[in-house]
Amino acid sequence: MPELPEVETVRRQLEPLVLGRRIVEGWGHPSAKFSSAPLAAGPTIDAVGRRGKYLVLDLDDGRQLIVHLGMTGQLRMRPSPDLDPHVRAWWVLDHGDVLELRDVRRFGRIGVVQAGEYATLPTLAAQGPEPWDPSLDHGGLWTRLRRSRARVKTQLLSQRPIAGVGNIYADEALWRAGIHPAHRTVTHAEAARLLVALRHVLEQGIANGGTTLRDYRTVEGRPGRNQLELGCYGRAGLPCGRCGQELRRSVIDARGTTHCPRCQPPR
DNA sequence: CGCAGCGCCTGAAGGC
DNA sequence: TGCCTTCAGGCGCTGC
Repeated sequence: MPELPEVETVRRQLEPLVLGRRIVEGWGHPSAKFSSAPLAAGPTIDAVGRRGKYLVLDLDDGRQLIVHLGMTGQLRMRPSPDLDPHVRAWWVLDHGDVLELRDVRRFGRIGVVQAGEYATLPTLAAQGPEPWDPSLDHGGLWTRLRRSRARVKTQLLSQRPIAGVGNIYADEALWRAGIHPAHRTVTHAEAARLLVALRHVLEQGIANGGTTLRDYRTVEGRPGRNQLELGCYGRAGLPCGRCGQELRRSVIDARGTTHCPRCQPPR
């Protein structure tokens, strides 16, 4: 499931392949999530950016091509279109290469919008700062978390306190910070530990080229390596690497969750 | 306005 | 072996 580190890995690999290239033609699956892909045809790609889990390609006509990878989305470059039935959109670039979005479960999404106008992508519009935003400190994270009484893990997954965190990195960060995922409030000290932990696990994820549990692939078609470094997510029944207690699986607001009962005690 | 609940999707895994 | 059921989950939408 592509979260910030996976999308950033894709962004870095995609940038040299598409920057300065003109989009000649496009096609999108008829579903509303992908059907706007052809609207991106015409302009040249000015910049390859990212906000949270959203890939943002600036076009030189003042618009942006937004790609969200959902659960199973993969971007790749091909010398020509292929017959893979799971390709949901493609764009022919001016040298003839094809940028393809493959997305088995169709949880991904494409938008072609005027730059910065994200009314059709409400989560993008409402999401919090990038994790490394220099104006974000632990007091700011504490304030943002205090705006809602939802469980801290659910808040992180909402993208509103901070952008780009999904199920894997939420479990990892809460584990490292020693915060029970079902808590509805955090102390200033906990917010400080959580911000450090979030930055750490996201940086580590990027350094390892993302986490591949099943579907995620880089633009080069390779899996990431961060799954080898996870300390908590997906490790229920195994001993906690910090205290030895058996990690426990539960369901929090319909999301599978792993935590350590000793390092992350309930209040 | 906040938020819980639901639907979207399909392959994998488990039960029988 | 094969059929059926269940599960996974980010996000948009609806309705309270």
